[in-house]
Amino acid sequence: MRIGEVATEADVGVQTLRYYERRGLLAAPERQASGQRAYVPGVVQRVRFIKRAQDLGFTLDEIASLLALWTDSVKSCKEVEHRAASTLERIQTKIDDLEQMRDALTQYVNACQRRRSLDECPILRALGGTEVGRE
Amino acid sequence: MRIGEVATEADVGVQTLRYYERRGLLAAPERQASGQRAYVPGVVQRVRFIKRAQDLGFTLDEIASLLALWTDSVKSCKEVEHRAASTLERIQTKIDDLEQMRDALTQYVNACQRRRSLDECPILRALGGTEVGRE
DNA sequence: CTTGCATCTATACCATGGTATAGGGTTTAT
DNA sequence: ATAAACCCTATACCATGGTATAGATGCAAG
Repeated sequence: MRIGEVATEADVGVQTLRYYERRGLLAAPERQASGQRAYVPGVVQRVRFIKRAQDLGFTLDEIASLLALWTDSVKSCKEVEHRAASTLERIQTKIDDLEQMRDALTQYVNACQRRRSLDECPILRALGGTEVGRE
Repeated sequence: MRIGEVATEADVGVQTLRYYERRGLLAAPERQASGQRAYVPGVVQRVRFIKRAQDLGFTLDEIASLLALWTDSVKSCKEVEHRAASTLERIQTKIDDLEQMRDALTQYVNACQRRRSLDECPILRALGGTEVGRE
């Protein structure tokens, strides 16, 4: 696949693909004799993953090291386990926060429909935290 | 509360608070005769919410309009419901994606522990998508 | 064989979300 | 009453994650 095709399939710009290559998120693909990049189709999936992970609040550096878990996966099992553990924790925290946010928002809409008091914001109550703990 | 106290409590810099005010995420607080900002304690909760929402991949603009749901909440109920609906959808998509990511990562660690083949990346399979659909 | 679109490198520019600095006034403990 | 620590505005700078441009080459259709 040529770069334009990959870009279309993954719904990003061609510049973005070259940028990801520079940043180490995508391996440098084979080149044709002319110098043009010749991608394997699997790269589309990888780029789509990167975009989704970004939308979930992960930085490109975090995504790079997450992908590196199996890209350079001749690591020891202990090492894999260790590096995955902290990511799993972050993921679970995000899920918990989003669920609280969802529930609070749902509750707010319901309260609105029942014409109840809307003085206090349920989302702030849910996610704003009150004390220092939890970090 | 003065700005430094709010900053400490909410774990951000004082510059950040003034920046949020300029961006419309925080209402301009009362001022003392000297011109110094005098915050009500509730602002700490609000700032903490902003930081969490950011970590979940929401931009400041998105967070501002989410908070505006009840800050300027003399809206009609239909309007609130409508504006909340698309956010709820986004939240649910994020939760689903994170759960897939978590499960894939867990599975990967397990496979590693059982010394099974690690050729294929379970996260890419889970979140990379395969066809164009879903957007 | 040439017209037009895609690709190449390199560099410049942009938006977002801050962070730092300059130059000044305020508050508080000693 | 004065130094340390805080606050003010305004402006400049920074990192991240791209996006655009210039100038040259490659490729496919008529």
